[in-house]
Amino acid sequence: MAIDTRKRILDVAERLFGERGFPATSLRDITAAAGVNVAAVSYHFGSREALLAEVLERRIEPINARRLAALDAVEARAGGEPPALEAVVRAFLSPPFHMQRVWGDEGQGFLRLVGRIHGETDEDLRATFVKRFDEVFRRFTAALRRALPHLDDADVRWRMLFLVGSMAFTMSWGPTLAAREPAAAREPEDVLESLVLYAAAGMAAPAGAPAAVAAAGRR
Amino acid sequence: MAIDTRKRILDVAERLFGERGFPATSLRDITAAAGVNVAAVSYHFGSREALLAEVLERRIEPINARRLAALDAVEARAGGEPPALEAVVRAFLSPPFHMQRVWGDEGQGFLRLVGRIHGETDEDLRATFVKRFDEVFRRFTAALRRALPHLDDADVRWRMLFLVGSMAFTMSWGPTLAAREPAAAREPEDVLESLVLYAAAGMAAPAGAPAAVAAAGRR
DNA sequence: GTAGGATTTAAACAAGCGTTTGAGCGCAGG
DNA sequence: CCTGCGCTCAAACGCTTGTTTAAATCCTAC
Repeated sequence: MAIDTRKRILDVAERLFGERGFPATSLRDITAAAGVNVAAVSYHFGSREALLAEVLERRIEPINARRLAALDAVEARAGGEPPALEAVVRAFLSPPFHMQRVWGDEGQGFLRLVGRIHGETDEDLRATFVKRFDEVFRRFTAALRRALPHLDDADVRWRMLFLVGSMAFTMSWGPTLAAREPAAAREPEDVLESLVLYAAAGMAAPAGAPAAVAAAGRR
Repeated sequence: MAIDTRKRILDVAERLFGERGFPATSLRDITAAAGVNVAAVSYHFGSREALLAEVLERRIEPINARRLAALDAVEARAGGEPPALEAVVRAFLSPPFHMQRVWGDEGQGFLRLVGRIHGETDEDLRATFVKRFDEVFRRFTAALRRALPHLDDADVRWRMLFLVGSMAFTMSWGPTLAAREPAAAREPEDVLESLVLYAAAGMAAPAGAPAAVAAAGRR
């Protein structure tokens, strides 16, 4: 048997890590579902952690490459001027949704996995993950600062946290929402549009002078 | 020794579950850190799952009660009219930040735990968790629908997903951001203000007629 | 058609898991 | 003083974990 053991393990691991989370998925879960021997993971990948790294690598690389290319295009189009906010937001959010469509059923579980990984706070695991986004974050933070001159650096960073949170949460819980409330189910493209509009509007919100806003807000 | 074993276990479990996640935190991690015997958990709580449930219960109940009270106030103030969007958003987001301040160092780890739990997709664990938010979600969804007459039901639900994602992610990663970039560190109240402004603006964004918006692309 | 490296296999490994056990502790009420 | 109860303890339970072993099998290249 075993047309391609390596690929089979990768596919199953991607799905199960996405469904149950990394810490809760054992090697035996994976190898049993893939119909291969437990030792095959050590043989082909070295360790369970290395398997996760390869699962992530395979999908994240194309996504981030697309993000950077899209941002390049946006900035080129803007000439020397600050880039359009919505275009920057779209350059960041669009690639994962686009790749999901490209990959079809195969990559279905992946976005859930990425969503879940964002929630992991194990330090080693996080380091493995965050490293792959360093350049992307730097480039997009800079672009957003130029597109949002009314915000200071701290504002932009916190709002990026908000944006990434929306995205990760949508990836992780979107399928659950769609399954539980079929009336609310949406095409990935429509979810993306919705998210882009939401995030761009949130990003563009006025900066809050803390004391003033607190006083005005709640009564 | 052991002034109050029960409370000691609860406090340590809250912190460790928040730092490492539930699946990755063993009973022996907890009891060792608390300086108590492993068997104490079975004795006082029955099981590891039951311990988690009690950790959550202790903090979530007051938060959700406060959310509902705040929403009551907002709706009362609005009379029969649709409530003000920002006020509804604030009624939802404010209580966790407020309780964090009230609890001081004690509840420090809790918001991180809640943030993490939002990311869990283990079905049993999720059921344990989601059940406590049923009423809160129903009430706030209804209020938001009235405050956002230009959106249909599916729109509101997806945007609530975005909002909760921002909140959960902020709770989970906020401390990390603050630690890694001290210049961006903020008081919890200021983070809340920032998040309220962001989320209210996002919620108020125009509904996107899918095709039209895609065509408009870069405005 | 056979030699030899690549791959798969069942079995075993030590370590860690959540939970249970039963003896022993300290301290109240009689 | 002693009984009884709430609590803690070290030890052991059976089970699962990630990884390693060494033999068996496959497949290519000669």
